[in-house]
This record gives sequence, C-alpha cells and structure tokens, in this order.
Amino acid sequence: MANANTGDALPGAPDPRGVTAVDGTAKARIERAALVLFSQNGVDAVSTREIAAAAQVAEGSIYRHFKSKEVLAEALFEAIHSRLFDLVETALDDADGFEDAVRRVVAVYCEAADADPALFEYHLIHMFRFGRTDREGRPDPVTLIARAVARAIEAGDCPSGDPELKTAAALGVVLQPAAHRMAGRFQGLMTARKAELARAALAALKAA
Amino acid sequence: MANANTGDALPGAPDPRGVTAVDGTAKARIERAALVLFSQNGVDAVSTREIAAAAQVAEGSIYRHFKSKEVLAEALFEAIHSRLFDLVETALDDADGFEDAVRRVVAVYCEAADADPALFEYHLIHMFRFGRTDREGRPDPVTLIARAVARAIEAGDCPSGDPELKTAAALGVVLQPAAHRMAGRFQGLMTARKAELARAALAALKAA
DNA sequence: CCCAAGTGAGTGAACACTCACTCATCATTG
DNA sequence: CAATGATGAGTGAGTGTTCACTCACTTGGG
Repeated sequence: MANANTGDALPGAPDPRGVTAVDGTAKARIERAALVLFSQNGVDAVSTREIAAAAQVAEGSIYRHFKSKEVLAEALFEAIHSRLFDLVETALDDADGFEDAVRRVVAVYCEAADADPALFEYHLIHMFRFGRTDREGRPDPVTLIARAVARAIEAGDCPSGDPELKTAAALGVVLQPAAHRMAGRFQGLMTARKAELARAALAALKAA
Repeated sequence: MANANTGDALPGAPDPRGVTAVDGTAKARIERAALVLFSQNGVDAVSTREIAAAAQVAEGSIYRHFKSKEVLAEALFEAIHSRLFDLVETALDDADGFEDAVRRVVAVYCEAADADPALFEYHLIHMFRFGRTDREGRPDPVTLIARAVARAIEAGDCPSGDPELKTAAALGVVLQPAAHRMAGRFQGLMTARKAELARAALAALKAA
C-alpha cells in the first residue's frame, strides 16, 4: 500500500515554467513517463523497459519506488482519483445552490482535462480497470456527485428520478466530449466550452 | 484484411434459445470467447492460451481463422462498429423529424447495450485503441450522428452550436450510463431507461 | 483420396522482476 | 576536521516464465 498517494501534483505536468520533466527526481520521472505511456498505449502494452528508457533510469530503479508495475499503475490512478475527489468536494461545498454546483463541478472536470491531459486520459481509460476502492472512507468523486444530486431532488431543486442515472447522464455530457477531444474529433480547450457543457449537463439532469 | 467482417450477428450472443455457445463452429466459439475475455480484461491481458481454453479449441486453431491476436481483436471491434453503423443509419433514415431521430438513435444504443453486453462493453472500452477507420467509405456511427446534428442545426430544428460538441454531449448521456451499469452502479436494462435518456439527450443537444 | 479444419508440442523473443553491486551523502567518531 | 561506516537510491546483467505464433501432423466430410 506504500506509494499510494504521491501527495503533490503529479510531476511533469505542464506548468508555468513550461517544463515537461526530464529534470526532477527519478521517482517523479518514472511516474510521468509511466503516465504518458500508459495513457497512450494501455498499462499492459507498456513494458518496464520502455518506462525506464523514457524516464532515463535503469529498469531496476522502478522497483526501488514501486513494488510492481501494477502498483505503479494503481498509484497513478489513485493520484488523479483523489485529486478529483478533493476538487469536486470543494466545488460542492462552495456552491450557492444546485445550478451553481453543476457549473462548478463541470468546471472542475474541464479544468482537470486541460491542466493535465495525459493524467485525465489515463483516468478516463482506466475507470474500468480499477474499481471504486473507497479508501479511508473517501468514496470516488462520482459517488460524491450522485449524493449531491439525490439531495437536490429531495430539496426540490431537481425533478425526481434515479440519482445514479441522472448523475451518469450529466457526467457523460462532460466526459464524452473530453474523450472525443482526445480522439482528435475537435480541437481547443475544454475550459472554453465549460459554459455550454454546464448548461447541457443541467438540462440533462432536469430532463432525465 | 481478411476476417474483417463476420457477416452475421456475433455468435454466442444471448438469443431466444438462451444458449451461450459451447456449440457452434470453432471460429464462432473463438470469437465469443475472445470477446468475453477481451471485454473483461482488455486485449493485452488475455493470452491466446486462455482464449483457446475458453473456446475449447487448440491454440493453433485460432490461427486457422485469424492472422494474429490483434487481427482477431480488430475483427470483433469492426463487427460491432459496422453493426452500430447500420442501425444508426436506419434509425436516421426512418426518423420523422429531429426529435424522433434522437429517440430512435438513443433506442439503438440502449438496445445494443442490452442485446449483447459483452460486445457493447468491448466497444466502449476500445473506442480509444482502434481509431476511426472509415472502411469502404463508411464512417463510424458517431460521424453519422454528427452529420445529422449539423443538418438539424441548418434546418433550424436545433439551436446553433458546434455539432461535434453537441453530438459528444448527447452521446455521453447514453454511453456514460451504459458504462456505469457495466461498472455495477445500477441494475436493470438500458432499454427500460430509454425514454428518460432520449429526453436528456435532446435537452443536452438543445442546451449545448 | 483429397483438402480444409483442427491439433499441440515446440520456438525464439520479450516479459516482469531480482540481486549483487556502485557510489554519493552525511552523521558519528578518534 | 579527516577518517569511518551506515544508508539507500541507482544500476544493469541475469532469471525463470510466459508470450504469440509456427509447423508437421492427424482427421473426417464430400
């Protein structure tokens, strides 16, 4: 269970200094290299040799920091999952009413997709592989949203219906465009579309 | 390029006789076994030995029918992709107006998800791996839908906006619930929700 | 009696992972 | 303040295993 959470933002992410990360500690370089390769090719299609080469470390170094390739993959998934959880939690806490909450959560996803595309892509692709783990009583971000939707229905802010279905539909409004953008179906930043997407997500929540 | 299209519905699919397929030709059993294993574990995580064992054939038999494991995986993807293409094309042709078209396309996806969950799951997971191939001038179903949305905007049936973004958002309304159902987030048939989902998809199209 | 379908032991390559080793760092000593 | 020793990150050749794929062979329907 070691290395489950890196703590900080994942190293190598596009940052103000514009560095893509050949610098940084070996562990940071391994994480960034693995993330990029995993999101491009899938975990199983990437060998530890490739990761080591991309990170400019020896293959054995990977095992100084991660028990196995699978643990490395899980740690990366956990990193974004817990980051999204925090962001969604804050967005929901700060929100002023249901419609504002929808706007804020949509913004969180759009900004996450823009801030670190490789990380977000990795998250999208591997939602299947790693089920919800519910570590330390922290459910996954989707459950957090579903609960908020359920409360909104009870409060009369949202028409009645299955909260899980509504949540999935609204989330799809944001995630599918993100997936299409990664597949090259359209260009530009997700953030540039967040107003439209928030409106569409809200409409889906009210109609479903 | 051989074996690109199996022609018929993929064998082993749940059918009126309720047979899951230990019968059928060796090729059919290989396809069904590969499909189930691929959708559960991902293509790279499944070995040809496992496929052969599940299909109750010798490992060598796989290579009588498919040039490689990768070709087998592509053939399965192509099978559902071209099936969805036909269904979506028919739905759009038969539709009476924009709103009816949305209802019909949503119904197509819901029914496909229910009719053969393994096949649909495989499709969802591997949209990334196999890019749009556009074989024989047949674009993928998503492009078909995007074009219909573009026409609806021109005709004034749908508020103006980016057709690709609208398409992605509307498709997400259906695909994300399908993904959540596969992840066990809720039970029941997609078809049972198709009216709600059609309403939500339409709302997303009009709002985005 | 032919030929396509099916077989399964065999093959080289690639895999994840190990381990004995180097070396820079740095607190503890004489 | 130099010598010492402990520490742990980093290394890369090596290990056993598993992989996708091949091929000489058997078999049975037309």
